[in-house]
This record gives sequence, C-alpha cells and structure tokens, in this order.
Amino acid sequence: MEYRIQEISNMFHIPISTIRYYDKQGLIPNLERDHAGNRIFHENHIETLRVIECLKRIDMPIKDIKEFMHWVAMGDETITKRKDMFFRQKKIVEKKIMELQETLNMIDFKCWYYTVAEEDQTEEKVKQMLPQDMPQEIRQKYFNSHKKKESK
Amino acid sequence: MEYRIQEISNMFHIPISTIRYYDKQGLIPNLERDHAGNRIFHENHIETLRVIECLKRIDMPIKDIKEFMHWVAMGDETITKRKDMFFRQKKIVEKKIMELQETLNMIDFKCWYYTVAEEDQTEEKVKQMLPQDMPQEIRQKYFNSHKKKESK
DNA sequence: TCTTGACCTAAACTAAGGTTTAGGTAGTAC
DNA sequence: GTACTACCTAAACCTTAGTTTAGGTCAAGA
Repeated sequence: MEYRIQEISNMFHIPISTIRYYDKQGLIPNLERDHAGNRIFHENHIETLRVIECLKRIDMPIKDIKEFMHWVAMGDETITKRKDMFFRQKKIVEKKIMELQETLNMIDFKCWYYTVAEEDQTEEKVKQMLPQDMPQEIRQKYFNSHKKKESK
Repeated sequence: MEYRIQEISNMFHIPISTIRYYDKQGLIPNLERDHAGNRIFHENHIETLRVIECLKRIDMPIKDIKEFMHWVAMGDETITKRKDMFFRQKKIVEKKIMELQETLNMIDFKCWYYTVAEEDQTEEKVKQMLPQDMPQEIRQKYFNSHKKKESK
C-alpha cells in the first residue's frame, strides 16, 4: 500500500509542511519518490512516523530523532545502540513524570490556597496559615512542593 | 534581607542574563533598584521566582507568567482569576502526565522489543512476533500504545 | 489546450526563549 | 589613582522547530 503526503498528513494530523521538514532534516530515511518526484510513503514510513511521534512527545530534539532513525535504517548491527537509547529515554520520561507529579502537588496547593482566599475575599488569612492548620492532604502537598528549597 | 542578582542566580541556578531577561519581560513586578541602579531582591521576589520556576516547569509561556505575576501584584481583586488559572493548569498538567504515561508504555514496549532483538542478534524474530506470544504486561503496553491508531 | 489540484524546491520568515556583545557606572582594594 | 569586580543597558545574535512564500512540475478532466 502506498500513500501520498496528503494522506499521511491526515493520518497523523501533521501539516504537510512539517512532514516535508522532517524529511529534509533526515528523519524519514529511505523515502522514495515517484517519476514526478512526489514522496511515496509505505508501511515502514508510517511506522517511522509513529516512532517520531513517540520521540517528539518526550521532547527528543530533531537531530537525536534523526540519529535514531538512521540507526534503524542501518539494520541489526545497531540494535544495542537503539536498545540503550530507549532505556535512557525510559529514565528521562520517568523523571519527567515525577517532576510533573511534583508540579501537580504545587498546583494543587495553589488551587486550595486560592479557593480559601476566594472564600475569604482576601489572601491575608490563608497566607498566614500554618501548615498544621491546613487540611491533611494539602499539608502534604505543601511540604512536598517546598521541601527542595528548605533543604538547601 | 536583601539579595543581589548574583545571589539569586546561585540560589535558583538561573543565569544572571536570564534573570535580567525575566525582569525585562515583566515577570518580576516591583523589583527595586539601589542608588546605583542594581536590582535588589527581597523575600517576595524569591517567592515570585519560585512561582516562575513552577509555572515554567509546566511550560507556561513567558507572557502568561507575566500576566499572572501582575495579577499577584494587583492584590485581592484578582484572586478569582488566579484561582481559575491554577485550575486550568491543573487540567493541563494532569493531561501531560497521562500522555507521558502512555509514552512510557510505548518506550517500555520498545525496551522489551530491543532486549529480545539483542538476544536474537536480529530484529527479524521479534518483529514477526504476534501479541499473543508476548509477555502479558508487554502485550498490554503494546495494545495501549497502538490502540489510538487502530481505532481510526 | 487550458485549468485545476496536488505536489515539488529553496529560501525567507516567524516565534519563543534566551545569550552575547559592546560600552558604561559604582564601589572597594591596593 | 588605577585596577578589579559586580553590576547596568540596548541591541544584536542564537537555536529550535517549524511556516510561508515564490516559482515551478505533472497528470487528469472539460
């Protein structure tokens, strides 16, 4: 099955200009052209774009994605490199999730804080509130989001 | 207690140039200068920078951070705006975490895939493997990370 | 044949988020 | 008094990740 750039664009909800940009940056190796020079995509290129989607989601820079894609194109001799790369990415994503979880704690604290402030019609009261007067789960988020700074 | 830009830079591990940039962009309202024009930071500015750190972590653009900081500077009349903003950000971060969790599933699948490929010294065998032949938890991650595309 | 639509390229442009540079001031140290 | 350090500014510059533009090709339909 062959696909044209427009179909790929619809399939992935990526603008055509972006797909061409990815190709130009070398993110889609072995992409062939028809007699007229039009890009022709096959299943393997769709798989490539799926991987690009995944790698982009974790903010991997274009040039790293390119390197990875070239390893894929080089075949079995680069399996270990690719494996190592995914294990490194796993750590990075796990760390990101943990950081976001911490951020969420901070946000939850702020949500609570402003909900109280709104009820009071002023920040003054909640600003003065001591941790022991906060609801249990908020107190935890508060310590959670402030601990880093306090340990310095 | 007063702080100079260098101390703030060390405290937050942010380059001086970046702090000046934030100030220029209006992210640190009410920052005063000494007789010589040097920026003088107080506890409230440190709190501001802590909030900036938090908002940056969730990729809030500079101009939104600026808006928020100005609401803070405006006092109690903007409490509801700020509260609403944090509730919106809460949703955004929760969504990001879910997306990253999905990405992690994809990565876990790839880690398994390349671990098998490395053992086999070739991708061929694992590439042909059917879901029912994969380990239980990998099969789930596989379906998890491929379901979106298959439902289209 | 003419036109229309989908495609192509190179290169300029954009936006975000800083960083670097060039030139200058203020306060302390010798 | 001059050297040194920390600070200042405006403006140019940089990188990333695209987007837009201007000009062109190709195949199909009226």
